Amino acid sequence: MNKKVYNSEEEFLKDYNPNEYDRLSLTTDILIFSISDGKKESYRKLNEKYFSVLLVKRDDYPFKDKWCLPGGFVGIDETIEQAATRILKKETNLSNIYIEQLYTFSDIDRDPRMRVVSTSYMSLIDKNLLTNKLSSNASWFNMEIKEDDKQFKVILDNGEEKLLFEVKKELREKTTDRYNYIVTKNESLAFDHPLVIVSGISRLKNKLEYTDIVFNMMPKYFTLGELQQVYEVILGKKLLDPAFRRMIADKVEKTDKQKKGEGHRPSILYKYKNK
Amino acid sequence: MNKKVYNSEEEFLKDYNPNEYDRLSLTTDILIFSISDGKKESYRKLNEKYFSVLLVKRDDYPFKDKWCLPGGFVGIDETIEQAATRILKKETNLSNIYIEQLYTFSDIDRDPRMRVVSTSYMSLIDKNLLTNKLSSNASWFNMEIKEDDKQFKVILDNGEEKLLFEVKKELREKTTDRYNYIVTKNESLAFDHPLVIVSGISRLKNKLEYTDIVFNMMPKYFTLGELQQVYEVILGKKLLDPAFRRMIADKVEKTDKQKKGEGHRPSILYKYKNK
DNA sequence: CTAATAGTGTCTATTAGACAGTATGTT
DNA sequence: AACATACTGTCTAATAGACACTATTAG
Repeated sequence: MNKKVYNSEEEFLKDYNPNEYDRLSLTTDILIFSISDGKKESYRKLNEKYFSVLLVKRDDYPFKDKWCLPGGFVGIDETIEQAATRILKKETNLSNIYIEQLYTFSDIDRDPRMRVVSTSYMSLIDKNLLTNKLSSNASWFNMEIKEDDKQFKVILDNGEEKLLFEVKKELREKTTDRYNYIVTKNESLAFDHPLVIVSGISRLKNKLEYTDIVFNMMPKYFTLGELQQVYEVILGKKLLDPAFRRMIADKVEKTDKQKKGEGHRPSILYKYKNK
Repeated sequence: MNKKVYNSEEEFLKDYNPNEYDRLSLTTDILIFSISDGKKESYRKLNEKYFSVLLVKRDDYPFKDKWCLPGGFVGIDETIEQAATRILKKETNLSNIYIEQLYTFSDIDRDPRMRVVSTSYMSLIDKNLLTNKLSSNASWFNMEIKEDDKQFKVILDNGEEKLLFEVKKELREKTTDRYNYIVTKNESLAFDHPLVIVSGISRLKNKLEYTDIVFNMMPKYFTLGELQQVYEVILGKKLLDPAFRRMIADKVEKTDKQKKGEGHRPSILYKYKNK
C-alpha cells in the first residue's frame, strides 16, 4: 500500500474518498407511548387507564400488512434525533415532545432488504394534545404487559385487533441486570419491533422510579388518583396509597380546582411542580 | 411515481435496489475502563488506585496526533457489538469481556471527512489479565474527575502527558435526569470523544449503585479496602466503612487467604460471590 | 510504642410497608 | 343509606448515616 503523505488536515480532506469504507443504511424507529382512557364501568367507578403505543400498518413489502413502529430512513443531513422528531411530528403533528434515545439495533438480518441499522427512540406524549386525526394506517394499541424475570408477554389491543408477542429474557452476565432479549412468539409485528417495545417498557418502568418522566404523559391538571393509576398501569402492579402520596408529594402542587360529579368524594386537581 | 405491484415478499426483494436511500458510514468507539495502581507513598500506606481509560494516538488525519478512543468502521457483515468486540480484542488481546452499548452519536459534523455516525460501547477490564504489551500508540490514562450538577472537569494523565477537558451539563427538560452535554474545553482529544467519556463515566457511576458491575474490573481476590477504594475513585467521594461493608456484604465471599506484610493489620481476601 | 489500616457495635434518623380509619361526594 | 373513591394517621420494619471503638501488623 503506497500511502500518500499529507501535511495538513485541509490537504488530507480535499483528497478523501468517502467510499473507501462500507456504507450502510440507518433508520430510526420511534416508540410513541401515551395513556389512554378506558370506558367507565359504572357512574361511580373511575375510568380505567391504559398504557398505549402508536403503531402503523405497513402497506408495502417487506412485512406488508404487519404492524410496526413509525420510522424511516435517517437523511444524510440530519441527526438521528432530528429524524425521529420529524417522524414523530409527521405522525402526531406535535413538536416539543419528550424524546429519548433507546438503543441501536444492528442484527445483520433484521431487515430482509439489505443491511439496515436502526436507532430506536422513545417519546412520551399527552394524548390530550393531539388535535389532528391519525393517519389512516395508524392506530393506538393498549398494552397489557406481563413481565417476570424470565419473559415479557405483551398483548396489544386497538379495539379491533389483538396482537400478541412474547420476548424471552436471558441474563447476559451475572454482574448486572442485563438481558439478551429473544422474540419467542410474534405473528403481527414487523422487524425486530417487539424488542424495541420491551426495551422501551423497561426503560420507562425504570425511570418512573427515579425521575419525573411520567408528567410528560399527564395533562396539565390531574388528580393524585389518576396519577397513581398511570404508575400502576405502567409498573403492572398496585401501589399503596399513603406510600404513593409520600413519594409524589414534592413533585406536585395542589391547585384550587376539583374534579367533581363522579359519584364519590371529589378529588383535588394537582399540577406538576416546577422546581 | 409509477409504483410496481408485488404479490409476495420474495418477488419484492428480488427487485429491491438498496441504493435507493442515502447511506452513511457507521463506526464504533469503545471506552475501555480499568483500575490502575499508583505508587506506594510509604511502606505503611495503601496503594492509591486510579480509574483509567485506554486511549490511542492518531497518526493519520483527521485529528492527527490527537488522542482518541479505540474505534473503527462497522463492517457490512458484522453487528456493532461484534465490531466493538473485535476492536477491543485487537487493542487488548482479551475476549469474553464485559461490554455494553452506550449511545449513538450522530451530529452531522462530528467527523470532518464525511457523515459518520458512531455507536459507542463501554467495556470494563481487569488490567491484571493483560498479557501482551499495548500497541505502541496506545496508553492508559488515569482520570481525575470532578463532577457537579453543572459540568464535568476531567484530567487525563498517562505519566507523560496531561490532557484536560470540560463538558457542560445542560438539563434537557425538567422532567428527567437527562442532560445535553456540550464540550466547553478540549485541546487534545479527537472527535466528540469527551462526550463519550463522560457518558461512560455517568453510566458506570450509576450502575455501581445497583449492580455488581464493579467486579468486572476486580482481580479474582481482593480486600474489602481495595474494593472500597475502587468505588471511591469512580464515585469521586469517600464512603463510610460500615455502610460500605453492609452494602457489599452479600456480593462477596470470604476466603481463607490474607494480604499480609503491609505495615498494618492484614486484610482478608474476598472473592465475588456467584449467586 | 506508633502509624496505618482492618473490622465491628451501636445509636439515631430516615424511609418504606402495611393497615385501619375518617371524609365526602352522587345516586 | 350505600357505594366508591379521597385522603390521613400511625405503627412497625428495614435501611442509611454517623461515630466510636477494638484489632492487628511492620517497623
